[in-house]
Amino acid sequence: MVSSPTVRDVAARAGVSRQTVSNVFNAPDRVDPRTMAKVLTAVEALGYRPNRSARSLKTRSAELIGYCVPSRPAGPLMDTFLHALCNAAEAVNRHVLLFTAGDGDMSAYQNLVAQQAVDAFVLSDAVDDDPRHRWLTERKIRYASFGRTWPAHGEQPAPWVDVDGAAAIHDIVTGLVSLGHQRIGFLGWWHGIGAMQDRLRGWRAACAEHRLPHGDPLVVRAIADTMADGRAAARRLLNLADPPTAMVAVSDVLALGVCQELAGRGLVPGKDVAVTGFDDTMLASVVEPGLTSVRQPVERIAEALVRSLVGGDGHHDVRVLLRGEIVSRASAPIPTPTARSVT
Amino acid sequence: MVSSPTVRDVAARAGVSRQTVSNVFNAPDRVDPRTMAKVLTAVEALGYRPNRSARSLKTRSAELIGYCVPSRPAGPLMDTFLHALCNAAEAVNRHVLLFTAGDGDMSAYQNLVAQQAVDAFVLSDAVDDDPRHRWLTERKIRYASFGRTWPAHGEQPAPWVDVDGAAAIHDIVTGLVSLGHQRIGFLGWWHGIGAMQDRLRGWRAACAEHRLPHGDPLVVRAIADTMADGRAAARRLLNLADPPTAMVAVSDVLALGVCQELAGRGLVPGKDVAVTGFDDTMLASVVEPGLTSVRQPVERIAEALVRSLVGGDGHHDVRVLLRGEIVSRASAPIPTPTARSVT
DNA sequence: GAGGTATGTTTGACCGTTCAAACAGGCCGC
DNA sequence: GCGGCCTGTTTGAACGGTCAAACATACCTC
Repeated sequence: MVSSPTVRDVAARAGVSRQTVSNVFNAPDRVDPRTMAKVLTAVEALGYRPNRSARSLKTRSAELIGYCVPSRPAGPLMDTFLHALCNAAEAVNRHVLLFTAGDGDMSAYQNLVAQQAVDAFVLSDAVDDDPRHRWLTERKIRYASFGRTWPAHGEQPAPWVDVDGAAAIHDIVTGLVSLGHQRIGFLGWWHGIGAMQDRLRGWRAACAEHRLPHGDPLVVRAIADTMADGRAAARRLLNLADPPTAMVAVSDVLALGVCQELAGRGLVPGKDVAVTGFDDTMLASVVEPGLTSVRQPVERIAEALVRSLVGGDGHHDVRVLLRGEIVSRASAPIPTPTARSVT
Repeated sequence: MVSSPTVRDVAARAGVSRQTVSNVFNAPDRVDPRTMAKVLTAVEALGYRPNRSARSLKTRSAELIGYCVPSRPAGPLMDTFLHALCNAAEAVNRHVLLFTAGDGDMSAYQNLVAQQAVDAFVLSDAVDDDPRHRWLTERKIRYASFGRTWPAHGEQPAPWVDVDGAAAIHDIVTGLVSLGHQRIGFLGWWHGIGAMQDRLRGWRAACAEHRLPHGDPLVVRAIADTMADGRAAARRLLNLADPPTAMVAVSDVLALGVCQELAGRGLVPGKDVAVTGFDDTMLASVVEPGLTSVRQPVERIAEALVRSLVGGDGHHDVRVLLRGEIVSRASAPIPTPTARSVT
């Protein structure tokens, strides 16, 4: 691996000064077209690329965005999100730096900032009253979060990008109504991760709007996000005196549990009882007969996150709510209301 | 965000010179214990951390390892692998830089090297006669690969770490035999990704060893890695004149297809017909009644990869074969031969 | 033709660290 | 008491860029 050419090598070859070469990359409008051409051919010939460390040192920006890879559950859409995040970052000449951190331990964040190894962070899997948000905000460190943090008390300064779960579930309910359903159950989780509350709100609003029942017996909560708990929850709904004909689950895994319980009773999802999930994970496309779910627009999310981070330090206070896309499959063949997305 | 302290600030506070502070971090044995103590308290008081760009610039090493996040399928164990990779990297004071690249397009790799943004690459999802390996080898760029590349002709210089698929499948077959199975089918993919051939080899060897049939009719191949194709393949096996009582699938998804076909015929996996998968994805634990699968030891893999990259540029030619761990579940309750792992 | 402005290009200094070489002093042997 | 060696510590000089200001030209205006 021979040593790479430097800005001086290029300058010498093109018969200009160092700075002009630098300008070609950083202020192309300030350089004469003919000079530009000369420099570019020299760049091409030598295969020159500005040294990243040197540039970072002088400009005091690492051009890296830190992302802490979640340790435990690792939501199933993480890999597609990471891909989207990389793409978005590269579109603005940045890269993603991965790191790990113990639960609630911010020292890794601290180190990266102190070393000036990253310019900003992207968070995901925000939980209620997320301590990371507070920590970063207090220190005025740049970040953006995929997912709102739902504060315990009082509004919190929080730059976030999120999917409008309430609206997505609202649309699903409306779709189910158009299929003729009159009793629609909701399967949530026990402890209100904010996202769940949000989706529940969508269900309530839509049911109310269509004058459908939306009282307690139609809402069941799973302890954990597992098929077994989903199945148990479905059992409770199906055992009601007047059981629902459709079930809206807060995750694909829960929905799969529902399908299992239906199969156990000789019922067919989408025919006898409609079922929907959330996140459009591999599970949704893989299961028979295909599970209607909500796809999060990861590309747009990633773009919005990155955009909010690179914007010349103006508005630290971005709030972007995007619309999820309903992926209709046989488990609930609802008409898709041409998914739009709102910025 | 106030400007971070530099080596000079620490030096001034501790009453020593810049270089001594530097030595505390880079050559602790060359500094007097009492001086060391003074410097460390100053470091502590100021929260000093060496600036990464400056260090990289001088030492000509970015301390970053590049990993190209796969665009299309994104194998289901990628997220756990990434986590393990980060951990392993951080253990030696390195970090992982993520990037994307079009299929077969090496320009992203080229840029990162030219910019000196990374010191080395980690590859995954190696395919037969992988072009990335050749490209990197030709340019003497450091890398290590998760997964062997199976050369088209002739041995290839390839630093890899891999799981011994042949041995894992061999163990599974032996376990099935101990459960009394005498006819064991194999579900592979059509085009021999090397890993598949490897596993098939394990099946053949084990069957031969136990004097079981291992001829063509017992081997079926799916076009794609989908449940539908798995189901179709299972159908072919079950329709044989003398159908197998156990089926070894090359992936969890295919195995799930098998389960589906069994359910369709009123058969119970693990009771009427044994089924096993590979990779121990979420699918395996989520499906009823639980799918026996092979867990890849991602932590060890990641450690081995990183270790091979940071070793003071000695042996570029690492080959590490690790043993997979059989996770026994109800679909094939085979006795687990206390999973050992070999380095 | 002097002064002002716009356009391109160049020069010196500096970003924060580490390397290489110089330096100071204590201890040894002769 | 002088040269050699060992242990710590310090000083200058990079590493490869970019910023800020100086420097040329040319073009315009009065």
